[in-house]
Amino acid sequence: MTPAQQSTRDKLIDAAMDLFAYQGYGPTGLSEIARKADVQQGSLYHFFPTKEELLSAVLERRKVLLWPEVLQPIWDSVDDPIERIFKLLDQYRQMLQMTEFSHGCPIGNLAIELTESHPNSRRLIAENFTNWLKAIEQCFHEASRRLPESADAKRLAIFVLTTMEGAVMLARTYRDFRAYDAAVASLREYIDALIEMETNWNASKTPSSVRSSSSKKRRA
Amino acid sequence: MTPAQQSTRDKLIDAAMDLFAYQGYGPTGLSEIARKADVQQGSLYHFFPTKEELLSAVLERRKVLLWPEVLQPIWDSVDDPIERIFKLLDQYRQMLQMTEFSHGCPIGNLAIELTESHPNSRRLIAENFTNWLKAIEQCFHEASRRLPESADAKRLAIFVLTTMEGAVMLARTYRDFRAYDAAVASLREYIDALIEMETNWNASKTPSSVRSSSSKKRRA
DNA sequence: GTCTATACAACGATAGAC
DNA sequence: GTCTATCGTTGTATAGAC
Repeated sequence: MTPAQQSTRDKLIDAAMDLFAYQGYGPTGLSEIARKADVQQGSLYHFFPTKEELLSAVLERRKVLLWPEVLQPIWDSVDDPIERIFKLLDQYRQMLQMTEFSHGCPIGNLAIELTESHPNSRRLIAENFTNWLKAIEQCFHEASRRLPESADAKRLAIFVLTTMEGAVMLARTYRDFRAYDAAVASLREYIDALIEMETNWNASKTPSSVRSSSSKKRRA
Repeated sequence: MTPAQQSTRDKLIDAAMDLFAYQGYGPTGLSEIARKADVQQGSLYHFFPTKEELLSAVLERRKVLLWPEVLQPIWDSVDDPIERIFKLLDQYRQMLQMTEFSHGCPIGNLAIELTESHPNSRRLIAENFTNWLKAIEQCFHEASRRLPESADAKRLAIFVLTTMEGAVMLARTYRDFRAYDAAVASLREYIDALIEMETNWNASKTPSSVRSSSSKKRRA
C-alpha cells in the first residue's frame, strides 16, 4: 500500500514508528510526527488523545509487523532452524551497517527509555520481546534432535536475545562491529558446543545399550 | 567525605550522576539537579556552561569510580577470577532488586539514549565500557590455565558485557529475574564447558606425550 | 475529520546585581 | 562564586471554526 493510499491514522503511526526508533520517544515532538506524516497537528489529536496512546499504537503495530517484515523473509530464505537464528542476528548487523549505527533495536531502545516512566508501554514492549523470543524458541524446538535433551529452548532463546541487544548496544557505542561480531561468535561457539555434545552422545550409543531418557540428562 | 564537605562542583556531579542513571539525561532538568544538590541554579552555569559538559563530568567520574565503588569490593571478597565475574553479575542483579528495577546499568542507559545525538558523550561512554571490559578480560587472563588456549579473553569479556546489558534490559522490562537468571545460567554453562574442555584435555595428556602448543588449538 | 490559533508548563541558557 | 529574575524556545494539549 503506497503512502498516498494510507489512512491518516496509519500515516501517523508509520511516521511515529520511524521517529521513535531513530531518536527515541521523548525527543520526538508531535509536530515533527505530523510534519513527517504530512498531516496537520490538529488531526493527530483526533486519533490519539495523548502522545502515549500513539506510542501504544506504534508498539501494537510492531507486534503485527514482526512476522511479515522481520522473520518471514528470513524464514523463507533459510530452512535450517539454527541458521535462521544467526541469519536474524546478521540482519540486525546489516541494519546497523545500512543506517551507519543510527538505528538500534527499536524495541530495546524504547525498553530502556520507557520501562520506568511509562508502565503501560512497558507491558507492550514486553509483549514484543515475548513474541520475538517465541520465534527463536520455536527454532530451538525444531532443532531439538541436534541438541542435548538438557538444552532448554526457552532459556536459549533468551540468551540469543540478550546477546543481540547487548551486541547492538556495543556496536552503536563503538561505531564498529568488533564487539558485535565477538558476541555473535561466542554465541555460535556455545551452540556449536551443544550440538557437538549431542553428536558425540549419539555416536557413543550402541543399539544394544539403549538408556532410559532420564539417564540421558547428563548435563542438567 | 560527607556531602557538607563536598565542593559545590562535586555536589552537582553527584546529583546529576544519580538523576541521569535513574531517569535519563534528557528528562532530567537542570533545576532538578540544582535542587537535589542543594545548589542555586545560577551556580550550575558557573561550573558547567552547558548541560552536556555536566554530563561529561559525570561520565568522567564514573570512569574513576568503577574500580573503588564497583570492582574493588568484589575483588576483595572473591579471589577466584571466574567467580569474580559472576559475583559482579550478581551485583547488578542485587542492584535491580534493591531499586525494584528502577535502576539499570547507568552506562548502558546513556549509551542507548545518547550515542546518536551526542557524539562527544558517546566517546566517554565507550571509554567506560572499555574499562569494564578490561577488568573482565583480566579475570579471564588470570584463569587462562583453566581455559582452552583457543579461548580469547577479550572476546569472552565482550560476551559477559553483552549478556549483562541484555539481561538487565529484559529484567527491567519484565520486572522479574527469569530472563536475567536464564541468561546468566547460559553464560555460566558456556564458561563451564570451556573449563571442562581444558580439564579433559589436560587429563588426556601423559607426561610422555607432550604436544606442541600449536597443536593444542584444537577448537579455534 | 480537518485546520488554525493558542493556552500553559518546562526547558536550557543568560544577564547582571552582589 | 552566588543568587534572582527572566529571555526565548519548545513541548503537549486544547478550543473552536469549518
